[in-house]
Amino acid sequence: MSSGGGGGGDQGRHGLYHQHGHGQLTRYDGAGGYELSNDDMESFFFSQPEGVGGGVRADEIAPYSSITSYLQGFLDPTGLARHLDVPAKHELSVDVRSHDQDSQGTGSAAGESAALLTPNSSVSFSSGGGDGEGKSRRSKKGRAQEPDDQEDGKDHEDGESSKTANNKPKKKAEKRPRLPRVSFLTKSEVDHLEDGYRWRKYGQKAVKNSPYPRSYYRCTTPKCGVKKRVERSYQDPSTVITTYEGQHTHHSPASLRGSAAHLFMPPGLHGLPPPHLIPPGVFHPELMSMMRMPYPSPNMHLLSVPPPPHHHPTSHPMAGTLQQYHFTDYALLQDLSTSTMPNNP
DNA sequence: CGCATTTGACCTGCGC
DNA sequence: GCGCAGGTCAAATGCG
Repeated sequence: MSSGGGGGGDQGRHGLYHQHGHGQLTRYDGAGGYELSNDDMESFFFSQPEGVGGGVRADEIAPYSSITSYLQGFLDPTGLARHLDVPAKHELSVDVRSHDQDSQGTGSAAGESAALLTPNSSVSFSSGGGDGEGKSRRSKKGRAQEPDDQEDGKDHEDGESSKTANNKPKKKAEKRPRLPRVSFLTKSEVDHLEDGYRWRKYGQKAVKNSPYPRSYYRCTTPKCGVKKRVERSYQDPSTVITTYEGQHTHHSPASLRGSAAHLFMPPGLHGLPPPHLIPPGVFHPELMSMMRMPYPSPNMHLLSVPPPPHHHPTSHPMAGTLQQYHFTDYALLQDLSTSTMPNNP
């Protein structure tokens, strides 16, 4: 219960949120302005449709000729950073509003901008170490000497430096670079959305100031250190915030079998459906597959394609029109259908 | 029996 | 230095 009483206030804050390097969340209010917050991840928040249909054609999209190009960059951290024009971590000249990135930002400042995020959802990702990545803290008293069990490519790294079997002298484990993160806001009844991958829950924590707990999942595929956090927005209980960290090193088990995708595709359709069959703002399996994001569930609604990262947000050519990106744009979909999956063997 | 989830303890970073 | 909160571990438990 205790429905976080999101109060109408925030619900009205539709629009796209674009979060990126260096703990800054920029809320694209469609007017060319961004609000900053902190966090180190790329986020795309899909909000409610307001007047679906806008209808911006692909060729009108400035820096990105297609959604595919955008996604490619999105999937590739390097490319992403390039698009952001920020080495995955550094200032970006955005139009900061009143309360610009207050000081170090870590901390509670986030809430404000990230309207839908849980109070501290972003705090945790703060300062580098964030990637958690096993962080080789194995030296817990009881679990101490783990025979270096799984070396799924994540726990090692600074291993020698900080682990030190049972204790301390961990020499200043230098902060390792974070893995790319992407968070999505989705309207869903269920917390854990099926996304075609297999996850194992390894923890759950209560989030301060939020009645909803945050769950931690890890991809069960060996050597794939992708993790994701799932939490429900305290402001809008109907919104689930899923944050992915890292990139899968394998294909989605579901996509290989085509099981998940077909659930959202009209029978008989194997490719992309013609535009008139795609309702505005509907998730497209292939798109989600490309993004390696959760497949949509019937009660989810994707409203717009996230705004392509731009070098100068303040003068974003698409200012005020971002909400018009929809999957109904056949040009985009078609482009997607001909593109190839990254890492496709 | 094997795997996934639950859950309390522990570790770490950060703010005060 | 202390306390808080986020994140992770791993034993216990549940389920197919």
